[in-house]
Amino acid sequence: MYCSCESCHINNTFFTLIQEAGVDKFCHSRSEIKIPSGKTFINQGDEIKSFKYLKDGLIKLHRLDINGKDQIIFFGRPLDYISIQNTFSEKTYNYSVTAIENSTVCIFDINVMKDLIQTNGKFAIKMLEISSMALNRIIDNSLELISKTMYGKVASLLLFFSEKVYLKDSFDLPVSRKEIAQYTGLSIETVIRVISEFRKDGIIKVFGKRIEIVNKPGLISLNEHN
Amino acid sequence: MYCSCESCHINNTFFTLIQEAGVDKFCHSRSEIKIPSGKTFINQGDEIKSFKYLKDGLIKLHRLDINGKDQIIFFGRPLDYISIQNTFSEKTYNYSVTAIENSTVCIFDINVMKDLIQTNGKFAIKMLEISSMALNRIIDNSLELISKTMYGKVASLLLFFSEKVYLKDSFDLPVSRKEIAQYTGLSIETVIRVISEFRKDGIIKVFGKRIEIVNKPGLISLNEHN
DNA sequence: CGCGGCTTTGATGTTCATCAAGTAAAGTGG
DNA sequence: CCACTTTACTTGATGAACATCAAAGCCGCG
Repeated sequence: MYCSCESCHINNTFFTLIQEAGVDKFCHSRSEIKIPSGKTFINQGDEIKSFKYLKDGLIKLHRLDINGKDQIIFFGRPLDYISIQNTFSEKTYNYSVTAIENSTVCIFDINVMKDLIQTNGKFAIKMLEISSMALNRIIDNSLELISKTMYGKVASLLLFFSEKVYLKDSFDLPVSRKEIAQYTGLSIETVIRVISEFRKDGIIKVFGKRIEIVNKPGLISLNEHN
Repeated sequence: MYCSCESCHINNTFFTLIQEAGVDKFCHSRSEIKIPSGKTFINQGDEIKSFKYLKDGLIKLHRLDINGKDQIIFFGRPLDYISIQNTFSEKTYNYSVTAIENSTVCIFDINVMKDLIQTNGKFAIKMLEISSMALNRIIDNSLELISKTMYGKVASLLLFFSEKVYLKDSFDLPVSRKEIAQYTGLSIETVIRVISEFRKDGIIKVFGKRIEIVNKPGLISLNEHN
């Protein structure tokens, strides 16, 4: 199996910290899979056997709540460490992961990973940094969603896709109205009405899945003050 | 400075993983402070110079949002690692920490801590476990607060104090109605009305700060289905 | 073609925030 | 110690934010 790590844009994070012998072992335990959009590749309850990160694409982490309703925890972009949440504290996943765009996932043997953390101090610190950042992001999301109105919640997610995922003002929304509802905690109808209001107010243009942000300052203002 | 680590109930977590030479260095960098209830001992924006954990007492992590409103992130119990969130990813705290009961905080030099992580593999894994658990807890809280009605939110917090903090059905509420509002995202008046309804419905008894859970199954049911 | 899922809109009712006003409790200065 | 201010708590009235129910159009798919 050829190790194509050099071509991976996550090089900086991982491989600058691993020296000769380590790289061999690490690369040998590595594999890569393509996940088509819509496919759930980790199921809530699955045993954790590997450490995964998203090389390319877009995913959602989601979970069934006590009443059987599916809730979206967050959307993962490239460089997000899909497994970080409980790779080190649980034996099974307590959430599912589904691709919402065609994605590429890198997979490492969990024991090789743990071994590396134990023997490479800098690598261990790096992993803690990554874990801390994930925690910060969840906290930000959580406080944001609890304090905002429906306008702020939807504005926030549109800005996330525009500024953090596609880096454009015009993009195809990778999620359904239902998924926006599952993420924001709003009802589907409310999400539709908000999007519709944004459209009527000239904040955005909508053509099915296609979103074009026309008045970005307006959207940012809605995000910050609603 | 005498190292009284043996008497600390967190021994298991930390010191079983550190061998001779390490303990000396670690203990030498350790200190302990008493924090009176109500005192803010970490301010949003402060430089992170040490690693702290709560030995005894009760604290709240909180943050000012963009509009100047104080939001409570979570309540920390003994053994919670106050600093975990961003000790390893940020230079300054992005939240404040305030004691809501008389508390004892253990303080370690951050560099000694990082050194220990780099040189002691098992310790590094342990820290990652702790970080993962913190992340899981925040995710649980977040999903809970976004999907519940006012009844479920307040019920959930009452049960937290009863089952996770005081281990009794009768206890003095360590937070004001305002703080419950800041944590749940509800208005103060709504919090009061919910507590008042619980009282009228015979779920709890209220004498000022004193709460007595009378109908626990009822409260649990409210927590799960509202 | 017809079925199921996604989307949209309207009508209606519930959940919740805001405003106003008042009481209790707790600190502050004389 | 008492008057004084401030802060916490409480209740009611009102309106805004949001969910739910119902109905209909759209679209992909077997």
